[in-house]
Amino acid sequence: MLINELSKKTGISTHTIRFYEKSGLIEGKRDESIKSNNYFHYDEVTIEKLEFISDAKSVGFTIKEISQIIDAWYNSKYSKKHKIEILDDKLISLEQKMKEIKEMKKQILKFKNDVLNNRC
Amino acid sequence: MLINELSKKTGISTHTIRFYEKSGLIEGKRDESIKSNNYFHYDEVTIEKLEFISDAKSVGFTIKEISQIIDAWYNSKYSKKHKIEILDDKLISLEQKMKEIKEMKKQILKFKNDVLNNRC
DNA sequence: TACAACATTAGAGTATAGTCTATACTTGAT
DNA sequence: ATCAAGTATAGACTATACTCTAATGTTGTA
Repeated sequence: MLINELSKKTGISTHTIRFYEKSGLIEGKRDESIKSNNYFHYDEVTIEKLEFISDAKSVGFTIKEISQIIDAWYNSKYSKKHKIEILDDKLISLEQKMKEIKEMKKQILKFKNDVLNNRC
Repeated sequence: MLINELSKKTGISTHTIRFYEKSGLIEGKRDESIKSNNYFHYDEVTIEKLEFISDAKSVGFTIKEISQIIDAWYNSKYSKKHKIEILDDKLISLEQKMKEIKEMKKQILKFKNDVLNNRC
């Protein structure tokens, strides 16, 4: 599929898709049999990746981190050991985020309690 | 205390403290009895606020959101009802973040499993 | 064949959250 | 009195992650 279809299927703008492509997160392929244009073609895996990127962004991962995860999954250049290292690293960081959110929840509940009891 | 001491006690640079002050997150007071300078003085509450800002930033709250929370706590201009609304809104957003992190954890565990089983 | 709709690239512009520099004044120790 | 260290303000600069514009080429339908 071409970029417009990809955009419609994922809800991500063509601008942003091109930005992700430049950033190395996704990769379209040019059809060598067609010489008249140089349009990029995208497959189903790219849809998967874009959906993953959206989810990963909302948990606070940066483009660099997302790039690492995608490479640990889809890229054959990395050794098995290296891939597991990257993924374990991200799991640890997710545990950390979870802890911080729980603490923040406690803190805001305390604020709320203080407001309810007119202590501020 | 003056900005340098505040910086040392919180580990936040004086530049960033001034940036937070401009952004309305914290507020120093000038000592009216001293006319020779216009140095800002900070109290213990400012330390509390800066510590809260650091924590809130790491869970992904923006400066605007943090500003709202701080105002819901320390600012007397808001009605009790409004304060509770703001805090409840942030609690909901924390619950949402929590869910997203759990989903991402599952996803990465799946990736890890695929790597371990040579499925990619 | 005309032309709207889609494709590409390079590069400019925006928002957020700092981070740093320049300039100038104040304070405290020697 | 001097001078390093601290303080204030304005504004420039940076990084991240987009978002948009301009210029130009391609495709498909009337």
